[in-house]
Amino acid sequence: MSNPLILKLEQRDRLSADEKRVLEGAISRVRVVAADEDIAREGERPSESSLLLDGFAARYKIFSNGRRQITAVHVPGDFVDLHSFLLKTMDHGVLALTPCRIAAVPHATLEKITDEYPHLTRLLWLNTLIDGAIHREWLTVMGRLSATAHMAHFVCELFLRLQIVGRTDGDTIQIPLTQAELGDTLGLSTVHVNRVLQELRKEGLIRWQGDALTVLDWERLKAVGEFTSTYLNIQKENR
Amino acid sequence: MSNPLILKLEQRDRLSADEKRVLEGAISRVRVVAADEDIAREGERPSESSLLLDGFAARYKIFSNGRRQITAVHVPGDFVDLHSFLLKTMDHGVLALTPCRIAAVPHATLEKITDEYPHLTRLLWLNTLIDGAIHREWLTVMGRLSATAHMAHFVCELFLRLQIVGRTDGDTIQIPLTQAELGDTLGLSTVHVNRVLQELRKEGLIRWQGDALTVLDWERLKAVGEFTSTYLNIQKENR
DNA sequence: CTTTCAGGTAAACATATGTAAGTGCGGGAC
DNA sequence: GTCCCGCACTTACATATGTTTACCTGAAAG
Repeated sequence: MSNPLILKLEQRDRLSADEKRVLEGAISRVRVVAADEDIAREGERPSESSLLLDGFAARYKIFSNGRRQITAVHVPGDFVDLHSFLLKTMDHGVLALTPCRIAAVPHATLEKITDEYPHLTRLLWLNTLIDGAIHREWLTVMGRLSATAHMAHFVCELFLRLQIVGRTDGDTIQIPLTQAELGDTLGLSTVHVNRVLQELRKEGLIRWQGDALTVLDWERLKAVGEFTSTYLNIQKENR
Repeated sequence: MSNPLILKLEQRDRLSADEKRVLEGAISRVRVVAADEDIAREGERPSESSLLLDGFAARYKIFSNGRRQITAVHVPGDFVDLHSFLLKTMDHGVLALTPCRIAAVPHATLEKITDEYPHLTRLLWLNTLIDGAIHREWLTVMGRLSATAHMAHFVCELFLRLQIVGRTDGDTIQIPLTQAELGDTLGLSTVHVNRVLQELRKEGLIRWQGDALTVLDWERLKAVGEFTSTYLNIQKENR
């Protein structure tokens, strides 16, 4: 079974056999986290970073009044807290949305990689830069698009990101988010999430049954969400 | 005159004399960009990254309908497009909000640093990780706080970030943003920015005259904006 | 089987924020 | 000096989205 991180990186650059071996070897152990459990908690100082091998996870912050905002949704191949290697203290929590298989990569190993494998280091750095690019895109969409457009955009993005790591089934993907969690992701109320989904369905853009989301009209969905994929940096380059 | 990037990094870790020399030497040339000019444009593939030495800059994206969203406001010491070293193509523009002095750092030099100076590499990586942390914080604030709280939060953040690089004058900082630009930053209309500012002034939290913003009641401003500074990672650590 | 409960859906109503269209001031251009 | 013109500021009005409450369904639990 191929490592989804390697799959993800190979969309962006060439990896030498040696580098692949180092990546595979960086995994110290694999653990399973149940749905709705925390993978990491705000305030912690992890000594290893978590690579998501299977399942969905989300980064979130909770305000004093209990309101929650999800700042990232992660799919297999994503490092959910690679940044803790250098930021040291978690400034947000990470939650398993589904049961998750997680590989732990010790920070000591990452430090060794930065000492000895410059190109691989750049690719890990790249990984966090793509996270950042996604954050920026979310900011623009949240700030300037309607709720409906925002939802359409989110669906487009998740579809592409799952496609990269081979987790699509034709035009269908699994989105294991409740409407409440979707609200926390898009900054909307649950009720409004429901309204928006009805609208997208009525327009014949998507079908959503249980966890299974099917894109019925890709072109119009992209148009509604003003989606372009450049920010995902799905391009082979010498980095 | 001390380099604001070195000032910024030294709040987060120790820099050796050698590393400081490398950083100083990385600057190929300094240019001046007039206010309202682009420092970088969407779609470009820069061969060097821009370090802001003086002035204010903003990253922005423009939608087809002309609506603009600012995703980051940069102050001296910030690398406005360090990510272009690895992302290659700019997925957004960078705008000079005031006249800016900008140091160009060739990507070739950055590559050399990643090959030869692992610790310095980690600090540059850290720099982009802090950008990411700020993006996440903006996402939570934009998604879950009121416009007033959002504005208060923004003021708190900018104040601290300017303080780090020695650009505060007591309780006063320079914020060279028009209310329209503030709206583009916070995802609000110009009219509502005005309303919110009036409210913060009436509450005695801030004074804003021209470019000069004075924080009158730091504690209450932080409370209104639900601001805590952890995400800025202003802590010396071994990284 | 029944009970329970999470999650999707719905309607009625409340409100934060946006839109459109202006006024007025102050500083730069000439 | 006068004339612009960008920018802060206002008002009146429109609407997207939030809040509250409730109902319904299917699936898990007992």
